[in-house]
Amino acid sequence: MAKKRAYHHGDLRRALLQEAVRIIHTQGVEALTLRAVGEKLGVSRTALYRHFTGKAALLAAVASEGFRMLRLRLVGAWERQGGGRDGLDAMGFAYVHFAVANPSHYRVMFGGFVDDSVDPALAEEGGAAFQALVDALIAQQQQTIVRGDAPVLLAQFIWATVHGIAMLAIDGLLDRRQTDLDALIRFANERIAAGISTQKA
Amino acid sequence: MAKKRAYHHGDLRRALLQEAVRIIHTQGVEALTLRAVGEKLGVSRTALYRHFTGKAALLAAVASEGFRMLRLRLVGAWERQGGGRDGLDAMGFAYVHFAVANPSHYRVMFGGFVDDSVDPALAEEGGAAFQALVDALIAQQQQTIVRGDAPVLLAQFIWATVHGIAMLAIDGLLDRRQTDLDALIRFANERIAAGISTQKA
DNA sequence: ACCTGAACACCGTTCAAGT
DNA sequence: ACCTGAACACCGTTCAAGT
Repeated sequence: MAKKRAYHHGDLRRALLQEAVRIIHTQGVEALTLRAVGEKLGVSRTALYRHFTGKAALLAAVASEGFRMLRLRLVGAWERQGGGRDGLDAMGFAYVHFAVANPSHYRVMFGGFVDDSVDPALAEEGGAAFQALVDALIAQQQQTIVRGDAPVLLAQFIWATVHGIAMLAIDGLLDRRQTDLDALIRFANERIAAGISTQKA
Repeated sequence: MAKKRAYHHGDLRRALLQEAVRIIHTQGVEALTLRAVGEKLGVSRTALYRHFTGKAALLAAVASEGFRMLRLRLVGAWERQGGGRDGLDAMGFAYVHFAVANPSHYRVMFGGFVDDSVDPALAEEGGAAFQALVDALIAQQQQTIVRGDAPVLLAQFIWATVHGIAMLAIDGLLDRRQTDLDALIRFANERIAAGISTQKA
């Protein structure tokens, strides 16, 4: 014990980020104030400025962390199914389920809170998550299951669809009309597969 | 002249809403403060409380107005093409173009700013805009051009896709990767049509 | 009914000062 | 290097008061 610590934390930056994620998850973005974060960590509300340029940078770090988590879910879903058509379907479910399970966090990632320029890691993590989808589609094309369109174009089309479903679900614009969310995801998966397949089925 | 007016406006509510839309369009949501609106209209910053329950209600009215505008664009695009496959394609372009032309306004409509309960007109206008798409799809089904899936399910799938493209475009997550937005919309229109068509082409 | 002006409780950020 | 505490300029909202 009696650990020789500077003022309060060994890694205050990490603690600030974790606490921010926790507050956003449990109480939403509007509850995230520098005062609340500082108080919870037993630290001055201005201590954050030693590790982030401001609140915007903290939010960017939260978003970046979100893209990292999302990518892990996507890759995990793809590999668990051993790729293929089932792998793509699983990625669709994993994507929307992540968003619905972490609505406030997801909104920070896409809600216009963040400025791309404020954190270089953000663009990198976002790009890596997108790349997971591109890679999956390229693998499908090599097996001649999917049409030979530009992989990025294919990926953007699919990304937009799952992103749209996720956003509408979070905003509560689907439940209102007797919708089973999983049924919608399943339908979207089927119709997308039919639309980008090489088969004429 | 010498119009006998109460204090300042004949229709302050309408003026407040218009000014709010204007500020959001030109400077973004974060620039919308009750002080700014009041000052611009030559009215106290608390005058608004006579016509709205608070800032949230003002934003809900802005969102509601946005859905009304969007619906008019969608219906206009559909009718200008005389319906059919071209009509659906035109609706897709009209949808995304509206969002990209009014990014801040669009974000108010979908960014989680509004509480459905705060304004009954909001749910109504949002539902009406969605219904325009449902109606178009039903018309297509009657011509046996589109599969006989549940119209609402079909509409949610398509809505999610254009909504996703719109959001990603607004967030600047597409331009980054050498994308022509219209090319993406065109591609999405084609692949969706292929996915929901009765033809086996 | 409609609007004002002062007051209240918040917020992010700056900055001189402490260790 | 890291953190504090007071101060600053903002914000939405409340409320007694005016017409």
